[in-house]
Amino acid sequence: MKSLDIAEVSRRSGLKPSALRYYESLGVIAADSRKGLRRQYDPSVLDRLALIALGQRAGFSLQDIAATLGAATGAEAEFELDRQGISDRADAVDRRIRELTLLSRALRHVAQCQAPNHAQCPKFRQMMAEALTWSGENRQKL
Amino acid sequence: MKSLDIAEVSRRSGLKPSALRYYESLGVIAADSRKGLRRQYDPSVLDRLALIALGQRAGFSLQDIAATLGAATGAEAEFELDRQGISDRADAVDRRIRELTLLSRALRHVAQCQAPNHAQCPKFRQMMAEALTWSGENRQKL
DNA sequence: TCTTGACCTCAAGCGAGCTTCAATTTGCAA
DNA sequence: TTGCAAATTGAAGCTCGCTTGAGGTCAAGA
Repeated sequence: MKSLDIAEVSRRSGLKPSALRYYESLGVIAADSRKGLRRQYDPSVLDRLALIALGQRAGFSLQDIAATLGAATGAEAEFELDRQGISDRADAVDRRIRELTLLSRALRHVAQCQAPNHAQCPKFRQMMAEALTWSGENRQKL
Repeated sequence: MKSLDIAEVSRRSGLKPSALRYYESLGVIAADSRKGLRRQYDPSVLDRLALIALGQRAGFSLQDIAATLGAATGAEAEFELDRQGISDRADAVDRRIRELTLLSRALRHVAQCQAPNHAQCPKFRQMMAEALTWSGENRQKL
């Protein structure tokens, strides 16, 4: 089982070494061991990083991710993940999708509507109301 | 034409006065006039603020918004908006929606898959690849 | 007229997610 | 064994979107 040095992990993940160290400081990843001072990573860290990127793109903070991904043991890739938490997150993503769908329609309308003043266009007003009500109600997460 | 003071705009928009002043410093809104030192707003600023909130929820920065919404004149609500820009934004939102859709599916899979190690699950690997390729290609905006 | 409280400005601070810098240590090739 | 490229640490800096605080001004009601 070859371990990877930080440069290799950086190269393969596309993250700068500084970011990897930052992640470690937050407990979202961990080095397997050290060779002298230098971090040695288990290859599984790459999967974990992919999962982290996934979470970030989904709009979750590194703190959130650390929590739902479980402690960074650095050990043999045994993610003990919080399934309930993750599916709650998926629900949040779905809500976000619905919101963005409304927003997209509103934007397209604004781009195309010829009303001299948008504020007056009833169609726009209604979409706006929907979209904003929405984000008001779902201010909690995402 | 009654003009509104900052407290009124704050009350009606839900934004703190400090936020309104901050917006003004970025040129995203403008006060109509001053009564002494105090800002007086045309009621149309509320529509503009709603539009701004819309843009923010869609994921655009205040800079972006200032640009596509046009200069804040403070005048009689004649938004001169960049229609092409806005429809580009809508495209970006749509791409984001497609990405989030993949992410949601990936998250739900992770939450439910019983493979001892996610990294090994082929279904997951594939979704991951899709999702990440995606965000890689669309790193530009949103 | 005086008082008061809302408003003003400018500067600094905050949290997230990193990067950069400076000073130091060290693994590895020659 | 030497020497250097690359790693380490800790602190500070940066962008975004605001908030907070200090110190000052002023419109309006008693």
